[in-house]
Amino acid sequence: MIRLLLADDHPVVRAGLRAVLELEPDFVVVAEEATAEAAVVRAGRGDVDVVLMDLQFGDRLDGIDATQRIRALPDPPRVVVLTTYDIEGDVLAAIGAGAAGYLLKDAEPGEMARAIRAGTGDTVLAPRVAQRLVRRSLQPDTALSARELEVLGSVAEGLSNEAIGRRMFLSQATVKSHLVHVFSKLGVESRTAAVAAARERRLIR
Amino acid sequence: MIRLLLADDHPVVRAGLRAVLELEPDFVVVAEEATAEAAVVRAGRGDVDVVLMDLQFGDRLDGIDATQRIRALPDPPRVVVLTTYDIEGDVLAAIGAGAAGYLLKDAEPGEMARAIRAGTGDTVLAPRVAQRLVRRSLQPDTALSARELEVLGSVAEGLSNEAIGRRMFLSQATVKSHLVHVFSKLGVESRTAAVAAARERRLIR
DNA sequence: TCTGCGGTCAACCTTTCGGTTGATCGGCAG
DNA sequence: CTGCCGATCAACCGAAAGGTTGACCGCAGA
Repeated sequence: MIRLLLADDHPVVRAGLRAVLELEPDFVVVAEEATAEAAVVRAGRGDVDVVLMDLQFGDRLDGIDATQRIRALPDPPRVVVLTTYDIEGDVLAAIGAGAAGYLLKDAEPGEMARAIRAGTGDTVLAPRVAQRLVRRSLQPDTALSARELEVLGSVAEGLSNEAIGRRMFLSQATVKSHLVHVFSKLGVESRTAAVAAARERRLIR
Repeated sequence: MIRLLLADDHPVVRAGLRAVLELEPDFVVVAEEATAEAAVVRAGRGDVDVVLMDLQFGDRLDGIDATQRIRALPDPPRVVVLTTYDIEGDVLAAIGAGAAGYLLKDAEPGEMARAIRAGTGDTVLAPRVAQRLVRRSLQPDTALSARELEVLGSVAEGLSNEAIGRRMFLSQATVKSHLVHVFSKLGVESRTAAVAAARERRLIR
């Protein structure tokens, strides 16, 4: 019998998870929490095997932090992250925080149940998430360097090349140089298009 | 008895909606659909009073279009939009498409039920959504016009002024004119900064 | 009726951005 | 050791974007 804790700020999602997961004979939902803070506390009571953790509570990304704190508990439950978006940065952060799996909310119930059961050893990624990570690691030519991503992030905040240069202690020439590479890798020809493309490819939020 | 159609691409959300709504004695869920297209077809069968319509199917915003097409049916059901974000552009688009209400997924079940029942006359907005709209309408100097929002949306997609002009059948002069007003209202001085500011204020996605 | 405002467009000018070439430097793999 | 690559910067040019002024239309409200 696998004892589950649901951590999500949406009542509808909690009800849906409970409904689909309790169809599995070996699953039992022992608690629901609507905040990351409450989920950490509840997970510490020791009667939970797996926490299903949303990443976004309200408009904050508290799920990563909560995952980290749950994994720091003595004899901690496993944490399976269950979120809407397969943002590359979020996946890496979740794994770094000690998550045992990364599922997407649009998954079929059967797939979810399988991932929750399987997550004893290695990290379990939703097929779509894993596929994207693998595909990108096979295409180093289109992968942005850390520096390029950093510049692009500042562009997405609306900064000018000159302002980015000041922030990063670079000349405008260097900023432009990075951006030209970014444009080429993303197949676009303007900063706004680069931001749109990067967001679509879930390189930035 | 109010007959409901659930249109959402997430199995978990559909199960959750069914679970919380069927607690109401006068509600009955007659169908669930996972695509906007299927929802339009199903709504045409004439045995549905209210469609609960998500805006995002996969990564597309098909919900607006589906709402419009459902409202164009003979003797159409009411459509209540049920989505995760209170993006101002989405709210206006939904109302423009003929939605009878705009609810947020993090709403309490009771509030949802009330809004679904009430939506016979005027449009019903979730309290948080309505509050934001009212607050903004009290500040007419910072409110973007529909046309300005439209242009800004194209900017966020990465289009150039010339491309926006072609798309909207305008001259670049007009596009620039709209953008200058947008910059002034948002307090920024570049298109990328305008996109960033508008996203932060939830004017666009 | 007149006024104001949103929407449309034109002409003009300045600044920024995009694109190219070329160069230096440091680290790392072969 | 040598070559490659990422990061850094400079100078230059054309194109796009930003900013201003001014104009016209239509419509809703004073």
